[in-house]
Amino acid sequence: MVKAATAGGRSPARPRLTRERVLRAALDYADAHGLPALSMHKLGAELGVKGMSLYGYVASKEVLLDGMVEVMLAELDFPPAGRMSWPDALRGYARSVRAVICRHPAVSPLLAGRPVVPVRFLEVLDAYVQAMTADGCPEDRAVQLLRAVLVYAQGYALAEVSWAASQALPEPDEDPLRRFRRVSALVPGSVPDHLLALAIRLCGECDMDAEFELGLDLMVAGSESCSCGHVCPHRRAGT
Amino acid sequence: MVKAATAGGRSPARPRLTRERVLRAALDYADAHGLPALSMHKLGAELGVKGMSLYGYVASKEVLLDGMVEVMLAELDFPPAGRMSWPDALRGYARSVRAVICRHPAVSPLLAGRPVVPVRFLEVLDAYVQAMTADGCPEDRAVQLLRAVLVYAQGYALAEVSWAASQALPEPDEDPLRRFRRVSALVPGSVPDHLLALAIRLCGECDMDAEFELGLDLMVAGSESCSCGHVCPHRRAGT
DNA sequence: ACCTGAACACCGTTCAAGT
DNA sequence: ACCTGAACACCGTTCAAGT
Repeated sequence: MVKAATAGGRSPARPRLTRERVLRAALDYADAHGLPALSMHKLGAELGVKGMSLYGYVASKEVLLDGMVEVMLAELDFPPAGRMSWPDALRGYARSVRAVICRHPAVSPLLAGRPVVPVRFLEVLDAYVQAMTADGCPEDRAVQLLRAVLVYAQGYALAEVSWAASQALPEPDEDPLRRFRRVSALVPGSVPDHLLALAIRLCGECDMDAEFELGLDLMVAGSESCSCGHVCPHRRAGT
Repeated sequence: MVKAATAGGRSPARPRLTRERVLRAALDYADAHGLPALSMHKLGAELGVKGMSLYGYVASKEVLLDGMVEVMLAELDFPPAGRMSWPDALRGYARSVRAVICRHPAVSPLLAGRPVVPVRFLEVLDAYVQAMTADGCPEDRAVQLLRAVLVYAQGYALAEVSWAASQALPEPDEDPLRRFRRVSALVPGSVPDHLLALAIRLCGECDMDAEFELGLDLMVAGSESCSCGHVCPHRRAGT
């Protein structure tokens, strides 16, 4: 609603239009109003411009959407400085992938079917590969494990975001009846009792943080024990 | 192009319009022409009808898209009859989730951000829960593991499909130079050599079948060893 | 150099009217 | 009961024209 902070004047110190600013604005707009609400016309208006002007910065809406994914993925954090065990590196990478996606729930569905690989993404991945090899993990193995964990974290975050959007996920202090009603709104009314109960157990009463860590623990434990099966997965601390 | 098998006559035995037929046609159309090409007008034409007629069967395009996901997920296979070990059940479930998604590459991106839970989906999940408990796995643990594996398989298939669409994945017999050119088309030209090499290792020379099984093996090995860490993950056969 | 008006084809959707 | 013509608001995109 509020268009300009300064009243009455001309352009309120509009900070110059650039490709980066257009992409940022698109990301913010989609996060705020939902992806379907994003149109070139409205994004133009948001930037104080007429909509077709945007074609000076992005070749098409398709390219705009790619750029939004690019900006989102470029928010990936580098691993913390200092040495870390390779299982901790795996965990750190997975957590930071999940965090970035969950920060942009409305935009995250674009990740599927839009294979954008920003430089920053590769830089971060490379830093994790190095962290793992520095701890003695062979490089090929590191890439393999990071790929598996990336895919898991991305899949998990996408499911999580879409469950959250449909209010499938539990709220802090919620009685069972309310939980029941939430989840039964998601499945057809004709569903038998035991399947409704299963749906509730699948997502209706699931602690997403804990279950994310559980799946991650499985993969880490599997990769610690797997090359020959002799290492107890609880050897290392985790978290 | 070909509209009617019978030439000249009136409506060529059009088999009655129903919600199911509309959804099927939408799925087929999107798989054939891509999701962006799907419009109510064109889908109507495909069905020998005028486009707005579809609103008698689906309330809106949004509902149509939900229905397409529903139809896709309803293709999930039940586990084979007979007993199986619970690790094999986990593997079977993951593989069949991946298979369904890979069968509909153009439609699969809809899975993200569209939390549809068809009855059939719950029935299949329930069947796997039962297969696992029949092999001695506690029921809560079964749900937990199946959820982790579901999310992994879905995330993997979505990544796979989008990499395939952008021709990031390797072809059968391909010389390294060609692989190099394929992948470098995906990343900005400014990317340094070692990051391009990393991108190639990430998806450009990755055997998706093998890497899927690898991630799955990690989770299975982790879940076999994890409750107390004493079981060798190679105790069971796999495949 | 950057923005806009006018215009285009196409889209989702409604509704009164046809058969 | 099922389909359609006509119409609407909105969308992506182009391009010649403005400043």
